[in-house]
Amino acid sequence: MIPTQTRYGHYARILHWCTDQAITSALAQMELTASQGHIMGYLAHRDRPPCPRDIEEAFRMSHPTVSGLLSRLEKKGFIEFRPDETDRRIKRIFILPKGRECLELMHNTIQQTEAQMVRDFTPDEREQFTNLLTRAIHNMGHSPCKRKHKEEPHT
Amino acid sequence: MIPTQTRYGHYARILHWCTDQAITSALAQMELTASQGHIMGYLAHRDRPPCPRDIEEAFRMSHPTVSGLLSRLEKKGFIEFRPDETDRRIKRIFILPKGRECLELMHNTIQQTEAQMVRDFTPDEREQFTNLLTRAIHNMGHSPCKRKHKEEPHT
DNA sequence: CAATAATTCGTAGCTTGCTACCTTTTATTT
DNA sequence: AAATAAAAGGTAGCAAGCTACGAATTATTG
Repeated sequence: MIPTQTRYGHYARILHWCTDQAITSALAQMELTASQGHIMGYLAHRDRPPCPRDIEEAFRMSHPTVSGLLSRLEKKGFIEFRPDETDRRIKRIFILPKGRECLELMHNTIQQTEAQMVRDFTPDEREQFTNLLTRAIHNMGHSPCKRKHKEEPHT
Repeated sequence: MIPTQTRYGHYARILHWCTDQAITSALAQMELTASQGHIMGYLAHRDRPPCPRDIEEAFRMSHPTVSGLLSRLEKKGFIEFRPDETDRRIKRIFILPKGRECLELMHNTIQQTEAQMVRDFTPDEREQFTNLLTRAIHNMGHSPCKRKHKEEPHT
């Protein structure tokens, strides 16, 4: 039998889809999509306001994708941009009050979704799951950071 | 520390992204995208020409998504549609000669990509990986088939 | 210091995914 | 048989991902 799809790749796709659906429906009340919610969460846990480039690396997304997400967040009043003091190429991203409101919901939603996904896993299995996933990603030669710049990796 | 992303969900996203990239670059010579390639593979291993609805279920995609993919494949001469003999709602999908040409490349690419992903896994680990992925998907309440129609599930 | 590199970000244009709403055809119910 | 429900598919319009190209700014190098 000729395989017509990837096996693990297909599972990964479905699993991400499930996660995305769960988060999407939970965040709908905030007028936020799952992708936008993840960005808000990322912004919240940074001590220094990040720039679009930081998000590209953290989420492994192209810069036009990030640009689109941020401009939609800006238009909806969740964030605003201010130019960097010393480097005029850089836009710093600041969370506005409306943006703060979604963070707790985001946190709870993520906790619930992740817990549901591995609800019948033993602690060993959870650890093994993380282990196998990260090794698989590593095997695909995924080296996210090409930047010489200073930037701690996103966990 | 407030989690700002899903853990497993994020890994699933990255892993799917890696797979997709690998297949995309391999199929570029055929003027095929990864999604289109998967559809061609699916079509090839069906004995009876399927209809768009079958693809929706096999890939868990909405019907407008499938419709767009198929119309692009048709426009490029990989497939053609013919109306079903007995049910005029249904369009049957037929592979054209140009479509046959991509199947071997598709097969090889999938084999290579999957092998690379788990290249340092022991047989036990590979089995465990599949086990954990499918259980996680099941835990998310993913029940693909809602149709009363006769249709064997896609593996 | 001047020329070149690299970095950051913008825009255009595409594919792929979705929801919502519509039409046509077939199946079911009354 | 007529009315209703269900199924298949179309289209519009959006979000989110990509590549390719360009502009402005900063860093590096000759």
